[in-house]
Amino acid sequence: MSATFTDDLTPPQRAAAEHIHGPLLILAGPGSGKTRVVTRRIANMLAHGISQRQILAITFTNKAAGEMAERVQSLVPGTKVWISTFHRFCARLLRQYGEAVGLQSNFSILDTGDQKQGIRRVLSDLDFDPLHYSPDKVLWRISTAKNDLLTPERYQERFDSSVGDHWQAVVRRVYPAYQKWLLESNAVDFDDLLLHTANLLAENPELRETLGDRYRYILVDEYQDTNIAQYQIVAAMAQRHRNLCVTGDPDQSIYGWRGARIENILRFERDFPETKTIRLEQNFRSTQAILESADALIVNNTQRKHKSLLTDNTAGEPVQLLRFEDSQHEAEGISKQIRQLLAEDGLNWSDVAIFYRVNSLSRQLETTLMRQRIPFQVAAGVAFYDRVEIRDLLAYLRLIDNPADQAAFLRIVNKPLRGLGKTSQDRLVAWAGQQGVTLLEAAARADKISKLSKKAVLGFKAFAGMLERFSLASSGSVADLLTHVVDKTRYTAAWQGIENEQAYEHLANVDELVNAARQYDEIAGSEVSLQGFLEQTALVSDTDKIQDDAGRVTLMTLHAAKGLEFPAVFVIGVEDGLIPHERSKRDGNRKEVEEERRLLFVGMTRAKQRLFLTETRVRSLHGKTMPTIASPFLTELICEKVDCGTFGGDTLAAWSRVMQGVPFDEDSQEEPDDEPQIIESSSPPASAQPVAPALTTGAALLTGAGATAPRLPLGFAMGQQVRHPRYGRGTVIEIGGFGPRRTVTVAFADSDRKETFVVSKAPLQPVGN
DNA sequence: AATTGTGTAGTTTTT
DNA sequence: CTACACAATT
Repeated sequence: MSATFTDDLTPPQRAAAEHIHGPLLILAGPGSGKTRVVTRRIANMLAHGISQRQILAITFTNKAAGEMAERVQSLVPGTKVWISTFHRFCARLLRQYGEAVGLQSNFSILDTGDQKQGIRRVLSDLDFDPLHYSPDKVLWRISTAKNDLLTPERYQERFDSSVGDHWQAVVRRVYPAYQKWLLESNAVDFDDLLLHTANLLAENPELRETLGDRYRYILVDEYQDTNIAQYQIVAAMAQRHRNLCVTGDPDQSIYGWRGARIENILRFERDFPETKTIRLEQNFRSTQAILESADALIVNNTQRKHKSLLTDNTAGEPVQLLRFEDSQHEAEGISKQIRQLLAEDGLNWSDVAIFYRVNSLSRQLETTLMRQRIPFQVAAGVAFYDRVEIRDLLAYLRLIDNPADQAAFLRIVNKPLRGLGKTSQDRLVAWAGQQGVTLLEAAARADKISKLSKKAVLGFKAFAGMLERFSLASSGSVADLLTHVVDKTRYTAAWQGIENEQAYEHLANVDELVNAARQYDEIAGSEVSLQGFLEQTALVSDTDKIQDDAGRVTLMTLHAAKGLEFPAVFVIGVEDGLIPHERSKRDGNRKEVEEERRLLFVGMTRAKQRLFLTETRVRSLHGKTMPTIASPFLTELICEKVDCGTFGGDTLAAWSRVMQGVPFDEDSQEEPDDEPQIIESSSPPASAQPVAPALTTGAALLTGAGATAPRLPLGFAMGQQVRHPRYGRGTVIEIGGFGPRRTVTVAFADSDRKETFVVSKAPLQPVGN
């Protein structure tokens, strides 16, 4: 019976899947079928009569958790093994047991924006100049400390006994105050979820045993990315029954900068000496050419145990290094290459991915891909839950759920405007501090605060009363509550009936949040709770939203690419200073450069059939164009160099002329303006229909539902309906100029005005189409 | 009190 | 270049 789950595995895979009791370390190289092994192993355990309730699987991303759950489901229908991310698992635990660390069960999970707000407050309370001590940097230090399991007390101890820089002196004072602020707010930040849980387990032997007994079989994915806190949590729970299985690959450790410790692998073997170690080295994903190239790169890491990358796959095409003049040509060249892959290799849009080291590289790419009408999705952009309206409304919900939430209170007390300005707010905060009450309580009793203006007193009281009524209304449907909040606060009033792009967006965002809430209501069913919804929103990320088969090319950072695979991969900007990144090379820091090498390795090993790296001769960053230096990694890996510079740019130039009215970028001005425009009669392949890039929203990812698609700046034609952010809708009544100086004249509907724009400069968007 | 302008700083960021 | 925080306005 169990054999059915492990029959078709290779011997090492099978050995891993059939190992049930005792600690197990699976070292799984890229493309070695790790997820397959892990899910089979769970199925096999179930087949051996282990109760699903005793199994706990922990991943780092929601996506990985979802995928794993789905695959276990399909192997053993009807199972409910708890597969969760570290943070979600800890959140659940803290809701139940958090009292011991000073948390009430309705604690809020703060996003980075709120954290910054809190730090700002603390800094000013302690009379630190936030100009000299940027909240970001302080927060970073605190986060690092938390990842290393240093509580404020331990941090101070350590500081006392070491030399330390002056940052430590600052953090030493700020960290405890920040932590106090958090607890007063009944709130945690992301790192706290782990830190509190680890402390709870460390200080509470009974809890350790309870959980150890409940989760007798624990599985941790991407183990090389665990930090000290995560290690301690897992080790504490597995201490008793010792059925801990971890999977990882030291070569894919790319989160060292976030506190991840590869050493946790060595430590695992030390703490669990009876560990069985299994290596999965056969690669089922990539061609030989890709693997050889990636291997040639990674062997340059000195801090590394030798590991082979083997495959029975075909030799495949050589890895190509495409070299361009600048990023414009790079983007165009990639577009062209993608079309070729579609035409000649029979690939689809969704088979192609483009990776880059820094998000800022995606912008130019996006613009060009749009012009070239290549459908794409970006795993980043403006995150849905980062938008102001969303965060405002979520703050309302958070304050309803957790009246102690200071960040939420301050964010919304004057939104929409209620005439409760900074001065009044500061007085309220001071008074609440003296009285030891929450800001909301202080607002309710504003008449007791001496220095407040009459207007402010009334405003605060009205606000508190409104929140009071919201709390009463907050049972059942989250969507209904949210609608109620929007309604009563008149949050959208300022945008209603205003015809401009921004107002339109704001309203759409609000609608989308309501949708997300409604979908949450449906999924949660009788389990529905405001807290559940808030937790969901706090713990989802941008990368969760990328769809596997969206019919679009996928753009993302190298970090986000981990765990994915694509038939064709482009890694752009393989240049010194980008990969390896400038910051990693400071002080000759070998360790960080090795992490950069692993990052490129991860990117390369995502590719199944075709792998392209690109570099340019000049690159613009921070508004400055600089000649580039080749990445030292390029001399290590094996590739074929292909020059596609401006000189060889005949075909590139042709491509940019394909679309009528598509403006040239100024960079490509070598195209004479007076040259007649070539209008290709042959339209792009059928599959090249201008599919809008789906900037899938966070709302959609909550449910996996469809995407909203913004309008594309396609070519403009006479009579074309367009929208301008300031002037609104209009009609193109004239087209003039060529190349970079292409202009359109638009007659606007609302204002009787006609304006002429240089197409390449104006924020005009086509409507309808 | 809210809008407008000016300065600064800018990897990666599973959660 | 561009986003964002803070200062200087009316």
